[in-house]
Amino acid sequence: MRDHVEITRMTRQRRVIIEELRHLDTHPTADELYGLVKRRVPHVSLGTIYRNLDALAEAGVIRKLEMSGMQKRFDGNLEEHHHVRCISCGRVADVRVETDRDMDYPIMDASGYRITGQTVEFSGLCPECQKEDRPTN
Amino acid sequence: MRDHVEITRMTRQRRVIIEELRHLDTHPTADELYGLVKRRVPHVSLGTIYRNLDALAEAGVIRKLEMSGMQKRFDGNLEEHHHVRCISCGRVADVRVETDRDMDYPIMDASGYRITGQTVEFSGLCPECQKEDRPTN
DNA sequence: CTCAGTGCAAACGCTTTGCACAACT
DNA sequence: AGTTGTGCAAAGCGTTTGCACTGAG
Repeated sequence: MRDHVEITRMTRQRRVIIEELRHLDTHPTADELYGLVKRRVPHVSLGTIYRNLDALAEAGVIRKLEMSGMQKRFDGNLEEHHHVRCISCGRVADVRVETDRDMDYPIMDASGYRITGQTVEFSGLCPECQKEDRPTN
Repeated sequence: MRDHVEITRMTRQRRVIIEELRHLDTHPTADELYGLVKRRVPHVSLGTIYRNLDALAEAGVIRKLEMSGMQKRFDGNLEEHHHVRCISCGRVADVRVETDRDMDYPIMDASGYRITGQTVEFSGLCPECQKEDRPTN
């Protein structure tokens, strides 16, 4: 589970992508990141963003968040943590839960699956959307 | 949170979709269901499948599973339960966990989100893929 | 010098939608 | 009869990919 692929060359594009991601806690989507990287490397292409995000995620340098039924988001923070998604605007934030309790899920379920991992995804209303106080939308 | 939209007309397509879904525990994707429904309603279209699945999910008759980075799957079982996804073949099964513990997550997180829900998604190897014993794939 | 990485644009896979017609109620 | 639902095909959207070129090592 820790058999990461190596990153061989460090291109300008790649470095900038990593830097932008490290300086953000907003879990940007590929195209949001594209916008940011483009400011510093104007000729960059969206394909390059995607290719690098995949490579970096496989190398374990960043994390790919594949959340329910949404565009993928990327996280420069490698520490173990969960996420909340705003049900109104889609924004994603980190959740720090005191979770030793996360480990006491069954290793083998009745269904015969050998369970190897679990993700907890919270949903709720972000501070901004609470203000606008549209009850659910 | 229980403000379901009403289903007004019961067409043949709609009835067959519900029936197929109720008789399955395999959480089919829209196109798998399309294949099944087509056997009984040969002229059905994929667009109709999608439109009905959305309508039925909104009406609370079925559940839409929006799992991490995959095609959506649909579940005729409305009881509260979690799912395991096979990391090898993508198959999805139900998990019954004794979860009163699910409720004791924080209502309000430090990030300022008002947390209203949570989903736990397990990953693992299904029985079939354990046999083929490709360690991860 | 070499080959991994890039830009560009086209293709892809899943899902949604516009339109004219069909069929529940 | 009236209007919701349908089939079909086209469009949409995020993501991936083929190709010739570029640049890191």
